[in-house]
Amino acid sequence: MTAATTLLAALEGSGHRTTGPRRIVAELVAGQDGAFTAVGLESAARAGGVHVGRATIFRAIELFESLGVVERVDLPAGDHAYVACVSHHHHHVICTTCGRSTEVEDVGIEALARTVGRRTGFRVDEHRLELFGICPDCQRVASGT
Amino acid sequence: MTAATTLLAALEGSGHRTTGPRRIVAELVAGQDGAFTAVGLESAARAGGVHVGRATIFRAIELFESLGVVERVDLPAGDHAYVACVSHHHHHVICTTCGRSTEVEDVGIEALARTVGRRTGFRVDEHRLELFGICPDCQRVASGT
DNA sequence: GCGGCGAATGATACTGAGTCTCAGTATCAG
DNA sequence: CTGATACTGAGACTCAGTATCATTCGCCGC
Ligand SMILES: [Zn+2]
Ligand SMILES: [Zn+2]
Ligand SMILES: [Zn+2]
Ligand SMILES: [Zn+2]
Repeated sequence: MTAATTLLAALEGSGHRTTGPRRIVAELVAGQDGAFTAVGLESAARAGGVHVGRATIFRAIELFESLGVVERVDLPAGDHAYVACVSHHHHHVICTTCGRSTEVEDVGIEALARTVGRRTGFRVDEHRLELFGICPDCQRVASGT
Repeated sequence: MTAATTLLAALEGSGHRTTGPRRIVAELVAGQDGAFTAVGLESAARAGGVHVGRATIFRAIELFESLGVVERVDLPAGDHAYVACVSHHHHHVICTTCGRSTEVEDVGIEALARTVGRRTGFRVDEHRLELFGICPDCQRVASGT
């Protein structure tokens, strides 16, 4: 999980204004403990008693994404979700039960992408790898206590 | 590209009825030459002068997907697209310019997924790899005829 | 501290993908 | 052929996401 301060620091360091609503969104994101959706943040805000306009939430997420501190992932069910994360290249393992996610440093996909490029003639310039499974905690719960 | 007959064969072989609308959708899918969206099929139908209800198109795609002859891919832009494809495990390289897609036989991700599982403690039981780039044809066009 | 400017906000209206319903239709086993 | 039932589609509906625009607010320079 990324701390709210990390998100806000990214804001400041890029010439964007640090505003109240953005602070709130950053806090919500930081409190998410895993993958989250825009709509999820919206209700988290409502549940927390704070109010931020829907448009603002979407804009803030988009901004954080453009700064590389939040990344979009598409859940198997089709939802557009996001995870807060470090900005260098890496991938995620996401728990299909609780949504918690863990970062995975590059495990050799670059090479693999090059292989595919060579094999197909495509100029591969983007790739997405998402791994889904059950996290240790949820495994423990599933196996009885 | 998968032939319409392949899709229909999958239907028949699974106890589902072979109906007119499904035949049309199968044909539309077969004529797509790459990744396509439900909405895209809808307009393709309109353009072709045939009519199939929106709901039916969505249901047919869903069905084909459950039969493993169509697979969902999430485009970088966020659209939910699909590709017709063989049902054994493999991945896709998709052209970001024209949408054409090519199948890629497994290039070692299974092993990679196992590595990640070992490293993170997750029980990884699903993964999605999508490669995006420019296909040979579009590269040629881009580089000035 | 204060003023001003442009960035940011949010109420609200809107768009459009995808779903649901249900009465009517078509498939196919027997 | 015929009945059981799987399938269809018009259209209403949901709801994530976007567009608009008057208002507000952060920030920089004084
Ligand atoms: Zn990350
Ligand atoms: Zn979990
Ligand atoms: Zn395929
Ligand atoms: Zn292309």
